[in-house]
Amino acid sequence: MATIYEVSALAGVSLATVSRVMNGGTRVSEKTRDKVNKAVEALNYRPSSIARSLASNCSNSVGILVSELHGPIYGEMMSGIEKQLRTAGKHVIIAAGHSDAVSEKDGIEFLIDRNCDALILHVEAISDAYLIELAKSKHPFILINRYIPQISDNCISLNNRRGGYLATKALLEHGHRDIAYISGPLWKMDASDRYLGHQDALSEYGIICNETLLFESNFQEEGGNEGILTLLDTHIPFSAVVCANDEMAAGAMQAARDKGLAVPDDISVMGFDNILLAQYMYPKLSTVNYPVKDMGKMAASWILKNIYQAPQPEITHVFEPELVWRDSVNSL
Amino acid sequence: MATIYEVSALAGVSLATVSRVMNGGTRVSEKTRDKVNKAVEALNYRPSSIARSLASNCSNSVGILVSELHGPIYGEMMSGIEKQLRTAGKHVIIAAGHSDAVSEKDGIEFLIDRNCDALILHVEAISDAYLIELAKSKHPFILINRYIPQISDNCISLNNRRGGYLATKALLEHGHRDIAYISGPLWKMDASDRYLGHQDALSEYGIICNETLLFESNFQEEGGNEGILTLLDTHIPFSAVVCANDEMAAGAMQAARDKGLAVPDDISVMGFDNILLAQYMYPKLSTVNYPVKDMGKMAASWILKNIYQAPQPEITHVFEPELVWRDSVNSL
DNA sequence: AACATTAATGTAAGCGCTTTCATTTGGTTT
DNA sequence: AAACCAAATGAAAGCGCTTACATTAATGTT
Repeated sequence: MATIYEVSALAGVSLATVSRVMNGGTRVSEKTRDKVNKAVEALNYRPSSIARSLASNCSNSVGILVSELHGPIYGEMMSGIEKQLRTAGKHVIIAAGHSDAVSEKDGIEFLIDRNCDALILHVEAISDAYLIELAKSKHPFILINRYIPQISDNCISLNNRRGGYLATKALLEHGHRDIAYISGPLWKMDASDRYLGHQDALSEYGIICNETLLFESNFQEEGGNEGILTLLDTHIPFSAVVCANDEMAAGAMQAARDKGLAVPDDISVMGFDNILLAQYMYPKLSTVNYPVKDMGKMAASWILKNIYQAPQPEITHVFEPELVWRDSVNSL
Repeated sequence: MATIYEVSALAGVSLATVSRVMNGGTRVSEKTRDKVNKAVEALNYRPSSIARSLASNCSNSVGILVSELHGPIYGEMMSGIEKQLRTAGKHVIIAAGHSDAVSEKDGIEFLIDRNCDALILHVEAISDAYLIELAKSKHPFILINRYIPQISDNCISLNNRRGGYLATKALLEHGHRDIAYISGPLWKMDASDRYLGHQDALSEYGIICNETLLFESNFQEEGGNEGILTLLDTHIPFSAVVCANDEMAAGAMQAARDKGLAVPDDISVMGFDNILLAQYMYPKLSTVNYPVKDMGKMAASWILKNIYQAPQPEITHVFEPELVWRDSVNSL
């Protein structure tokens, strides 16, 4: 691999000049620029990003920490981020935090040690306090899908509460009154916010939220499965169930059917997230849209703007969910 | 951030000694090791991975190029890779290739420019020739889900042909004789291999493969949708359809139902990949298991073994698919 | 033509480590 | 106590760039 020395020698200019033309910026005469470019071409020279980082103290890399690398939501999110960042010539280092505090801290340290210029964090288990503290350090980061008032500028989040509200309200508008709820782990912000929204809608209709119709689950298909079974076992009647994400909704529908219940005739199901497969479930799932890809892009924009001083359009910090009406809910 | 100088000063030893204790390896007396560790502790020193990389010419990073960051398959794959690599202290830089030759080459160059020690490539559009050439360069890589005889040692692949065979054979064994096929883009190796397997099974049963019952699609739900519609329009009777992946199977089931056809009573559907959601479709999808996570792990192992000289268990280069029998196929 | 400005280029000092080779230390041997 | 040797440590030269500062060339002014 050719180095900048060889280029400078071949072009008959100094190191500094080569560096200048490689980095665009500063003034270099047309003539020398050409000479350098020819030499670069001839030697097939590619600057070493490592050496560049060391000298400039900027690694051009941003670290992403998500709970899992698989799963429809994280995939979309990373997809949005990577696209945005790569066109800007930045690269993306990823790590998984597995929704576990220790593992998440590990991941953050790992990424920081890797000299990331900034981090995009999707963390669930780590405390607000830790994050607030981190914000004081000189390691910039943006939080995705989480809102912490003290550092609101570092947050890009979905209005989950409103999403929960929308989901349940749609059910109520269609005549449902006995509505069960399969939640994600309630210690997770998004899960509890969504549930809060559910309660908002209920109380708007003067309905007292029945805690026994709540099943706290794990955001996974199998959890939806288990949820519906448990709920059914209580023998408390309900005509609809809202699931805090689409995967649990899939599990719930499956389990309901296994029990001989038809969806939506015997029981209506509402999801949340609007993952791609929601429209291919049977029946097609009514759900709440979570524009996660856009949020990923926005997080990337924030970094481009705040860390790399690239001009960017206005940053949106909180995104609004929207109801997506399909076939899994019927009218009473 | 403290540097190695400060540590060396505080501990009263030379740079080299600090470096030695940081890197474990070489002999340092207990006493000095302690002194150094104390200083490290006191200063909260973390070595700069950048400087380390520059000096040692090893970046401890491996680049991953997948077609898309979203999608159930890639997610599982990356998940397997990241887990394996991170426990070894390596980090993972990702890029997307979008199944497009130009974009894939871009991605490879991008990762190489980032000084990755090795690459894990899931590329579809790039030619064999290019990769064979690349193998001659000093940039090590492992190909995942692709087999090129000339560089077989760099390949970790699924026996797709056998998978296609298994899928269709299962249908044949259950009495189906008129079997439609919704394929992925046939220029993609995996798609054409799976189709070949389908033909293998057919000819084993003495059935002439009817080209009009083949629909070449895009591996996406919507493509399965379109596929079944087109196939139905031909008015050539068929009792079952095998889809070259589960997502298309979801689309196909959906579309069949929209046309008033019951699955599996009027039409049986077989998928491929065994994505997580396959078991939550309705009816539960019969499919062929693609152990993609294990393959990701294996790719990581290969790198750990071949690039970082870490001891690893035996490397498996070709993985075998397995039939997963569920409810979307009936017996004739 | 002499001088002041500004643009273009060069010099050299780092960036924070690793690593080779030389030197010192301390324990053994005779 | 002298001589020897292996183990421990240190000195210093890079790794391939960027960048502040110095120098030179080009242009404009009067």
